[in-house]
Amino acid sequence: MRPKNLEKEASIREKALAIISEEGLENLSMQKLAKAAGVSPRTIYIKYKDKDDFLIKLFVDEVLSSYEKAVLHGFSGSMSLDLGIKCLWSNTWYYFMEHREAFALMQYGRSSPLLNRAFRERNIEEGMFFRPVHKWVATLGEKGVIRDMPMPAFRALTFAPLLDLIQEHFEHPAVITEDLFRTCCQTLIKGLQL
Amino acid sequence: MRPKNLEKEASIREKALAIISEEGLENLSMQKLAKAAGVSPRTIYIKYKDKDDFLIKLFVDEVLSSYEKAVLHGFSGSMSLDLGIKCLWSNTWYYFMEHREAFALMQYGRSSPLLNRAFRERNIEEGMFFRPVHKWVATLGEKGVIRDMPMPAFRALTFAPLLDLIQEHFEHPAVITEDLFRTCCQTLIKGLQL
DNA sequence: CAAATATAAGTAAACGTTTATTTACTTACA
DNA sequence: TGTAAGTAAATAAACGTTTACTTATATTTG
Repeated sequence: MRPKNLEKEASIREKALAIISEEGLENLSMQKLAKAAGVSPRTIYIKYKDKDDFLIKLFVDEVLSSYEKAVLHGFSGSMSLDLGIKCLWSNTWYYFMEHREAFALMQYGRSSPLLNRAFRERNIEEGMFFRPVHKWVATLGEKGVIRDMPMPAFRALTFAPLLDLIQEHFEHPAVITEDLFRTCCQTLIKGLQL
Repeated sequence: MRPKNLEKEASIREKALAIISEEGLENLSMQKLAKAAGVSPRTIYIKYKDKDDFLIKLFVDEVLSSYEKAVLHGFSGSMSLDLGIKCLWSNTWYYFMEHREAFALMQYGRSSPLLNRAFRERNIEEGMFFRPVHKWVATLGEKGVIRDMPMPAFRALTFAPLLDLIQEHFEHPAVITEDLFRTCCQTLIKGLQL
């Protein structure tokens, strides 16, 4: 039996992220992708049932999982508010500095119904990768360090500006410097603190 | 000369927003739109050069302009930080509560390269609709009420969590209540204040 | 230990469908 | 009656996916 060429599989994923990053998800076609990756269209269908299956797996396995793993690096539920937020923010920042191609697809996770559904289903089924953060937020609430609030609200306050800053940094690196990024992080922490 | 039927034009725009809201931008086709609006495909091309032209004008004229007008309702550059942020936040909240169909396309403005480009060009060409806010932020910075920061950073801190909360509200109205929304607004204000 | 074989990986070209857009024609009113 | 608004149907190109075939190698056989 002919063994599968892992380089080709990787090339398909990489080129897909590149096309989405440069031309947008709406301009990614299977034929264009196959050409860019240097494979026949059929090769993509060996591993993936159809285009939706491919996009969902690219989004979940390649972008979400990878990011979620990175964001919790060094994070502990016993951290102070200050340290915890700084940890989550800088992990996110450095992750996307090194995985810029993943960022565009990450952002489509908000708008595209296909990816948004995948994101929500995953959050339920996987028992939520962010559980450590969830517990941490609950503990900080009980201790009176921050206000008690549901996770979606915490996520909106904490991660929405973070992702926006990263997007702005990619478009105007001179405006959104790492220094400014840190200042914004301080601003957030100050607001959360009771 | 036969006069143009304004109801048809309105129907095209409304149905487009509805399809984008329910099925996503990637599932909006000109033929599907024409059918939904009860017109011939050709009718859309009377007013719009092509699909891109239609989407950009829908985004800019129907969603962005309309939102930008609403968000500044009652806003004044002489407001305190507290009053100003509350004004911007509640204007945004109520606008999207009454224009839910516009929200999905607004979010695509972040990810879709076509719309993102339109957004940025507009911000430059139109001399920025948000100029009052821009001036207000600068003044607050000079007065030492908030830290001096470039507009993109202020926008990320102020509007990104706001839009995220609204999206969450649409998906889980019981979790993100108007009350929680106000609490989050207070959190933001506290953070910004020096 | 090499040659033969089985089989999944992979390709080029094609499939039918859908796409954006246009053509050729009709309609309604200033 | 002139003219732009509007329609139904057609266009070519692009789409996702499949068909019919070839290739490479792990395993089996002589």
